[in-house]
Amino acid sequence: MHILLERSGRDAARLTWLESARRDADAAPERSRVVPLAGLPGLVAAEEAASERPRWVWDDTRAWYPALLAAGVRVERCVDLRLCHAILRTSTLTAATALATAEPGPWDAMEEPVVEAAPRHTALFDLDDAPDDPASSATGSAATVGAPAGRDPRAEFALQEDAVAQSADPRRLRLLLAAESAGALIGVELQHAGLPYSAQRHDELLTGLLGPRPAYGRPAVLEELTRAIRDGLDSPELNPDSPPDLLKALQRAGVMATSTRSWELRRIEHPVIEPLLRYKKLSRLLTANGWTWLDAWVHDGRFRPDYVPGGVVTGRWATRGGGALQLPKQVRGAVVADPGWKLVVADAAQLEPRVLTGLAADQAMAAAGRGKDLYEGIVASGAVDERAHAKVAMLGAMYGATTGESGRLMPRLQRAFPRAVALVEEAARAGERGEKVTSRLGRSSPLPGTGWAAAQAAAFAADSTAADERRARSRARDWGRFTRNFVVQASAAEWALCWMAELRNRLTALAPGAALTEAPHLVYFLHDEVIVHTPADRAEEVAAAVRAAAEQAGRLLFGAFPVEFPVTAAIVDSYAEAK
DNA sequence: TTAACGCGCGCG
DNA sequence: AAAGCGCGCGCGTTAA
Repeated sequence: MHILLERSGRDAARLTWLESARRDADAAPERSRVVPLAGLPGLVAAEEAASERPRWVWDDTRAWYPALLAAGVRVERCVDLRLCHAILRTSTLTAATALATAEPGPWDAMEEPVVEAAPRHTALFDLDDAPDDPASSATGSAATVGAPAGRDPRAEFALQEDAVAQSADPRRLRLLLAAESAGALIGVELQHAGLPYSAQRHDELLTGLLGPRPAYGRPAVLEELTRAIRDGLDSPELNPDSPPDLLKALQRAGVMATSTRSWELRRIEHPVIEPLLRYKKLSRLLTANGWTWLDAWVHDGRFRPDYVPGGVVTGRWATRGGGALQLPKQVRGAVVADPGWKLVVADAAQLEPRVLTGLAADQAMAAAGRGKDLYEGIVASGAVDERAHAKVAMLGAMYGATTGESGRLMPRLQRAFPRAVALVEEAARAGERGEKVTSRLGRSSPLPGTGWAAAQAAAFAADSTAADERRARSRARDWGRFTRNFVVQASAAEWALCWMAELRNRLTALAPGAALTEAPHLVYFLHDEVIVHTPADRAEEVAAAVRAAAEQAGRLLFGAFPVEFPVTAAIVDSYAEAK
């Protein structure tokens, strides 16, 4: 059963019970009901308590779900029309459908509304964003909440259902849309719950490394290092934060660096290098995750980043503000479970090469990854002679490395695993021709921009120069590396979505009816890694659920093909304790 | 004064 | 060792 949820005027919502996706002219009229927004959570909760939970159809999970969660109401399933539209619009599997061939419309231009972190999200629904409020649509900021003129969710849902039904592979697309929508729910739930985070530990950590928080200026340790750098380079005024100035000072002192990148400086022998590298490391910590970051992002013992599901072309998530996907290893000791609770930190081992194994149905590579570390398995197969080589060769194959050690190892990898290598090579060739490539479940890459096509055209023109042709070839190869990686990264993102959605269901089943944050719940997601916050006595069950969900995700994507997806699941008090 | 851009580095 | 994919962010610099 689907229930469509849309705004009705300024402070009400309309629920429509959908008997079928299509709306036939001769069918009975659909039952619908208008309720004030204030009464919506109660109504949704009542539907969720029914024996058959509905699938809520709405324009945008980020516009509806935060307020429901704030009112203590969880939703099991939904259709996020905005996210699903984006997939169906560009997928090669739906290319011939009405949805994909239509002129660009209001569903193509939607931006994600900004979701305020839960504790400060006081209003149940943001009335200022009501569709008939001309002021809000004029600003263009968060005016996409609700259903602005031109966006008809009922019609869009029918169009999407048609597109899936007429697609080249309805089963896979249906799975992808369900997973994407589940991801949208999870993203909001992650922000609602927040990552357990000790501001005190973070402060202690900073103080230990940088010195006490200064009222203004650099902390003591950075101040000392600045002095050491200035002395070492005989440049008393130097600002070490200015790369051009730093580079000039280095060269004046006889250090022949061509940039100020750490990895380049590391190879140079000079007394100033050691304090300089230490300065860079600590300065990065201060600016990215220092006290300012702590004040802005950690409240009431929780770090609540704004997750953006589907925020990356490949289907990976992005975050907005807080840099949640770049939480440095340095500060992970501040991620600590509540008293009596544990963190289950789970990580899918060598996810991308295993996904490639499934995509290519490469039996040899599946065998290499069975029951052990995939890279060790590649060594055991005799293709290369040490783990580091196996890893660098695999990464090179998936990223398109041509030079260096990785490039040199490619032929050996190709001999041992011809199917896997052929799959990424074919994806690269397609990109070089300017074609789309498509993930396991049906997400397709964008087409290259107009500049790309212009460059190719210039190379084929009658009066083309050698430079034109070089440029075109280079652009073509660049795009080929993107599409090569796209098939793997996008499919891995799908695996991760399925894993998380399965895990979410299993966690809910561990404590039926419990409020989100009173039972085991997801608190963090990082591409191939999740953290569950759980009462200590349920931690073993959670770890088992994490593993079972991974197995299930593998079956959902690759059916009976015997590629394994082992996950490590560490039960710890602090994130830093996990590997 | 603000906006756009490049650099450098954190994560996968 | 530092190439080959995808990001976000803060800073300094430069253009407008």
